[in-house]
This record gives sequence, C-alpha cells and structure tokens, in this order.
Amino acid sequence: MDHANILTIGELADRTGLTTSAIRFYETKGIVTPNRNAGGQRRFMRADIRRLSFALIAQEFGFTIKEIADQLATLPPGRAPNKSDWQRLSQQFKVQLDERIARMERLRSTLDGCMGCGCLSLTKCSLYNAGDAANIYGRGPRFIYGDKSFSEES
Amino acid sequence: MDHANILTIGELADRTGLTTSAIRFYETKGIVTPNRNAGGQRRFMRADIRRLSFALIAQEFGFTIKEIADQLATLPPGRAPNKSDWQRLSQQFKVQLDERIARMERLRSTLDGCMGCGCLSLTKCSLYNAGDAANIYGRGPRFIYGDKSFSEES
DNA sequence: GTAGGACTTCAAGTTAAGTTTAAGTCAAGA
DNA sequence: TCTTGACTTAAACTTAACTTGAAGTCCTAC
Repeated sequence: MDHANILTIGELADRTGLTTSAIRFYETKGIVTPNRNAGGQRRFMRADIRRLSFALIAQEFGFTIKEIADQLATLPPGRAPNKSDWQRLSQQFKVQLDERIARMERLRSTLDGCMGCGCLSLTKCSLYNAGDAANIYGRGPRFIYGDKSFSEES
Repeated sequence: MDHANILTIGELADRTGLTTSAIRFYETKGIVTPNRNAGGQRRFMRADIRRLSFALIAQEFGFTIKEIADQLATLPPGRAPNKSDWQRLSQQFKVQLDERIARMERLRSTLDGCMGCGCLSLTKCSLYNAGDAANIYGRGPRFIYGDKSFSEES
C-alpha cells in the first residue's frame, strides 16, 4: 500500500507500535472504524494513527478503552478531523486528566495528615470519608462497594 | 465472637466494608493469614482490620494486590505490629505513592507542551520518548510493548 | 437438642484488555 | 502464474480482582 493516505493494518501497526491483533481488538471497541477494500481487507486513514496515539497516551494515564472511545466519538463523523478538532479533544482530555491527578493528590494529602499517628484507621483517618470513594481504575467486578457504616475499631 | 481481640470473618467484613468472599480471596493472596478455631472457622486479630484498611487505601492509589501483599510482608511476623511498625510501612508507602503521582505529573506536563499544536504525534510530541514507558496499571496481558522505532507520520 | 444463620470449600463465572492459534483468503513481486 | 507473506475470522486462553453458587458443616440462642 502506498496510495498516499491509505494504510493497511500492518502499516498502521508499524507506525503506532501496536500489534495487528490489538488494532483489530480496538476496532471492536470503536477506537477506529476502517473501510474495506474489494477483497475484504481493512484500509485505514492517516487520521487513524492519531486516534491510536491518543488511545495509547490516555491509557498511560489510566483511562479505560471505553472512556477513550467515548472521547474519540466526539470527533466529527464523516470527515477527517482537523487541527482544531484535535485541539478541542485535547482540552477536554486535559480537564479529565487534571481531575484524576487532583484526586490522587487529595488522597495523598489526606494520608499525609494521618501518617504522624500511623493509624490507618478507617474511622479516624477518614480516608473513606474524603467524599471521593469512586473507584476509578476499573479492576474486575466489585459491584457493591463502600456503603457500610463504619463503627469504631482499633 | 466477643472474646476481646478476636473476630470472625463476618465481623471483620462488617468493620471493613468488605464482603466475606473478598476477605477469603485476600487471604489466598497473603493480605491476611487468620488462625482457625477447633471447628475449622477463621479467627482474625484486630490488627487485620488495619491490614485490610491499608490494602483498600493502596488500591485506591492503583497498587495491585501483589504489591500490597509485598508491602505488608515487611511487617514483623509473629507479633502484632505496633505503632512504629505501621509508621515505617506508611513512610515506605508514601515514597512509592509520590513516585506514582510524580509520574502522572510528568506525563501531564509533556502533554501540556504538546497541546498548543494539538498534534498528539508520537514522534513530534515524544510522549513515548519521555523515558517512562512502564505501564503501571497491570491491565491484562500486553507482553511485548513499545520497542519499535517510530518513523515519521502525519 | 434443634433450628437457623454463619461458616466452610471448591468450581465456575465476570470484566478488561489483549494474545494466540487455526484454518483459510488476498495481493504483489519474480 | 505462482508463491509467499500479509491478511481474514472465530474461538479459546491470559491476568487481576473478585463474585456467585452448590453442597455441606458449625455454633449459638431458644
């Protein structure tokens, strides 16, 4: 493939550092949506390099594929995204990023306040009353979580 | 159970907000190591509340169970940990915590430098050359990762 | 002493994010 | 034209962190 702006899955893999199986998987999750040629093979656009780059970066920050797909879905459908489309997406992304970092810092400072005593007591340190109980890293099934009332403990 | 410092699994569940199945699971991972009574039922110590609290807090920061178990393994075996044992553990923990937060902030500032252009280009933005490519959130199998050389892209 | 809830083990199911394998089809250069 | 590497799908496997269910045992209060 060298017809200007069109890439095979292998070429896209080379340019992003992903495996072809990962790219196919991302397709099932809506990160990219390639066309097909006459023979049924995937044909990607140059813009897909950027979509995958965004996904890789966002993953480094702990975002799930679903969250990333939702962000990418705000890019204009039909036409190739232009510079200001990407800037808008980046701005949006940065807001969510800042929230995550701020949350980590709040957790840390709550912990700091509690380090002197070394207690790590759920009630006394109130790390769980920090109002922040959402578990952001989607780690397997943990359905009901954190709505018990804590009484005193050692 | 009300014999002072000894707890059944149900009581421990009530005090930590965990389910009994989660506590049994954590036992298989070495987070707690309860004794057994004559009938074969688990009997926990008060200190186990603190071990589980530590695990919950560390999980909020994105640590894996394995990492948490490793930290807890540094508590003195045999005797119940005292205040300075917990303080030492907390100090250790804070170091690792600070590293994680610092890494997020480094990633963010690299991204910031790249937001003006909105490019998200792997080569130009060099988010992947930041020297930080470890993927800290152990998310499924991703065996080989990021040792391709990137050439120029759009 | 017995009913019932709390406890036991073990196996199988769940989600996320991919990989691996098998069996077959497509495409591009010699 | 043919061969060979790149591509296709589908199903099964992997790890982390648990949950759910089945089938049976323990304990405690009445």
